Amino acid sequence: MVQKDASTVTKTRGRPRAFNPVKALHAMREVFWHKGYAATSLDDLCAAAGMNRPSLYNAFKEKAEVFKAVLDDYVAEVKPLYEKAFLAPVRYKEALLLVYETAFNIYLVHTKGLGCFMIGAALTDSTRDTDVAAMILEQLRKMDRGFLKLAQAAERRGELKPGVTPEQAAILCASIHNAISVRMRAGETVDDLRCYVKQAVNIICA
Amino acid sequence: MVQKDASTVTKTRGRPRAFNPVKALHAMREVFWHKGYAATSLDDLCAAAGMNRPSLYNAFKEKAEVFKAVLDDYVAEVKPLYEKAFLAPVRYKEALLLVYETAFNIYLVHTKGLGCFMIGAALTDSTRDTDVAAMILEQLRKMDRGFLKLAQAAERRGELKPGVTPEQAAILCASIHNAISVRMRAGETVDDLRCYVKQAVNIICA
DNA sequence: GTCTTTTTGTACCATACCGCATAAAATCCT
DNA sequence: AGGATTTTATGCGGTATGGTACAAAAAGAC
Repeated sequence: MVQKDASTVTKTRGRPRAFNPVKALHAMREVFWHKGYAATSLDDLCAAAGMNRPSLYNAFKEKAEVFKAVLDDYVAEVKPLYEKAFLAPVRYKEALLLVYETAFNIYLVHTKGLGCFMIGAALTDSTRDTDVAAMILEQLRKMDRGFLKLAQAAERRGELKPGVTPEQAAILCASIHNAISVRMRAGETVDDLRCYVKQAVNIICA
Repeated sequence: MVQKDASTVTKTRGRPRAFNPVKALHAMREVFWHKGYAATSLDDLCAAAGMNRPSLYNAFKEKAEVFKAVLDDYVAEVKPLYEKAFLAPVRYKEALLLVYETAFNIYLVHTKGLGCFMIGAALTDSTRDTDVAAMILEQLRKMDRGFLKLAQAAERRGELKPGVTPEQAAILCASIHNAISVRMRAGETVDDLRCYVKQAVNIICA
């Protein structure tokens, strides 16, 4: 399904696919991101991906599977971006601002702030599909752990405000991350959110 | 539209309504809350409200209007609950925990955690209807102001941790509030979220 | 009682949508 | 070249959906 990799292509037998699986997933992601799962029809997806329904049914088997594939693809694309920010060799404060700037970049889709794909488009449907709920929760936990490790490193370097534990700092950071996603989709501007972030960061580091 | 009040009923002329407008709104709210706007059909709404489509079209004129009415009703119902918590004559820390406990109570629909109606069900559709986006943003701002006033009062009473400004405290509180809504819908348990909240609160008050 | 007003209930329409059946097209294998 | 295999393209069919028309019903006004 969806063909593993373009580089390790194993001389398939039948007619070659006319669409690029990666491009198709990205195009469908945008539709889901804008309209949400339920409001997106298969025709919307086909039009965006530049393929027709039988092809879509051949690659994925149903709408729910497309959505999960899109979600997986989103996570796979976003993960290294966050990791890069988390592992940047800068001070705690700068690292945090870098993480949030990464988020802003991801959340801006064609200059329109749509927030995190999971929170803006998938969260509503977590009640319909337990897989979706599990995927969201897993990613939230991963971000939580990322923020925690960052805070622990900061504590070792003495960059945490006295009286603030790494656990507390991590919770604050993760909450801010959730909040900016919500607010960006609701229409808050990036500039306003940057101020928001700066204020919050100042609580936990000097 | 939707008849002002059952108590101030002004002897209407035609055939009386067979449904209770308030009960209907609440029933429809739950459907929207569970399934989201797009996944909810007019038949779903009619079934929940115990009315048929022409009656629904008579009361509201279209699906989008029903949703806005439900959103208004939700806000109207929730507002005094939060206000009560915000105005409770207790210390800052207890007041905050009270606000979050209020949120937990609201977010639990039939023992199922659905999070805030606006974030869980309406946020996705803020891209479809600018009115919805505006309503969400307005409510977010109101909560922000509530948290800010609470923090300012706490500062005057010396209940804020030294070095933390009321603005910073308010941002943290509001973010936590957003985050628990997201996480509750994603499946996090209330118990886990209570710990989450406690940790966060300890950052800004002793 | 009769008229007016408003809601109700049934039925209907046009459209959108999902899913698939079928045949043609494009490639590989021998 | 011929057969095998997989994808593409067109299009069909059943259903769900949003929205409405129309007549009957239930109340007040006179």
